[in-house]
Amino acid sequence: MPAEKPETRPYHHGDLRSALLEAAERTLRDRGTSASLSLRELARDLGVSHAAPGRHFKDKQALLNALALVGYDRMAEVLEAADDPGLALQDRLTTLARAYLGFAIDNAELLELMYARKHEPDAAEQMAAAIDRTVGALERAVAAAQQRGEIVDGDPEHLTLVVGSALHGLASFAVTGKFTTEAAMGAVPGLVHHLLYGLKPR
Amino acid sequence: MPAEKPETRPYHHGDLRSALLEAAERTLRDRGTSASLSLRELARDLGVSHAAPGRHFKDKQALLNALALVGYDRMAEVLEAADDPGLALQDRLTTLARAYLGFAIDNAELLELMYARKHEPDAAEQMAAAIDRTVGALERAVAAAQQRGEIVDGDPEHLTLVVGSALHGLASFAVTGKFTTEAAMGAVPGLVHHLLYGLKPR
DNA sequence: CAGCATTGTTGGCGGCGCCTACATTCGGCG
DNA sequence: CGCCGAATGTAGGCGCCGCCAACAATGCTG
Repeated sequence: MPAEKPETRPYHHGDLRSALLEAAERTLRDRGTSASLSLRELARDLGVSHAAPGRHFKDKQALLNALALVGYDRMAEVLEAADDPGLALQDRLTTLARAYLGFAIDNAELLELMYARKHEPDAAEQMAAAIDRTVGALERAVAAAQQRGEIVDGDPEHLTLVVGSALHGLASFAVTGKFTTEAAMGAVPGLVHHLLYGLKPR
Repeated sequence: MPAEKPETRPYHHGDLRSALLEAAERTLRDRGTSASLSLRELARDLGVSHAAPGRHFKDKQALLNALALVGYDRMAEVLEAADDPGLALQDRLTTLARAYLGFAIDNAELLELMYARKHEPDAAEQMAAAIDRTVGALERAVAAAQQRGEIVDGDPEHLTLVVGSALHGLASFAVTGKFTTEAAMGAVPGLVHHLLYGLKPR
């Protein structure tokens, strides 16, 4: 709980930018869609004037972009924390997949923002860098496996793409409500297995 | 079909509903985002009053839902037209994947609407049915391959999920601009190959 | 402590979604 | 054939929004 200022709220908020991002994320989670997110409402909630947010984000899209970057940061943290280089490939991938899927389900609205196809050229750079960081965990797992001979030869980037696509696709299905959380999570081990061993009979 | 009135526009438009959907799709394609789509502007473009669209779609979301259904219809057509049951599994999947990817790239904005996670319970039913139809092509290919022994045993639905996830994930990456169209298309054969033969060395 | 950049406020403009009341047209039924 | 209700379109308005400009309070630095 925030210790409430008893008397007069100070003219300057202190950290309005962070407060806006935080409130925006909360609202996004509740409402479910970024369209129904209003700068004026955020300002009202935080007790500042309706134009104050404009000092920190040049327009609404700028706030959404910043929010997406926050999402990428958090996702990278989750993946890096979950990754265990000591595990054998199958277990390592399963763990990573579970972590990604979990994050996707818990942050569906944020994810939609992160993958939104509408960032301006400047923001796009930051996004690309952020994406690379999140894909990094997967790439490392694939590269390590390749060195150990656990995995077929070939461009590691392409192999990562295969795994990444499958994961992202599953997460996308889960998030759009085609599955329950449990069903999606339950599908992970089988998915990883089929990725490793293929669909053709051996 | 409406023979165009040359002179005075008739009080009734004739087929405003279709005209709205068509104009909305065009605008969506140009603007790239459904947020910047305005019922009033559509009405203006079509030369009707700002409240006329309300007679055909109870609110903006209803129009977007209808647009998504149009998208599913068209996607199912594309997939069904592309599918060739005579092909061997690998070629058949590659063909289907190319068709899906092509549709996704050419209709990125529409796809975003189709997979949007915000349809009301009633619309959700129609969506689910539409999705089943589009996944149908994939399911048939997998089932046929299983009967011919070209594919490993197991729940065919789960196998379809593996292929579908990978495809959808790739399309998602392509659409969000992580690849050029050519790069994405070029990745398809390799993706299908890895799906069939797995990442573990044989 | 003076001056300037930063951050917040007030007010306003045009546009939007949605609602209601009213007008015109269409189509089915006596 | 003519009438009347249903369907469709119009006019106006309310409250919200994003964004902008002008002004006020504060913080920071020389």
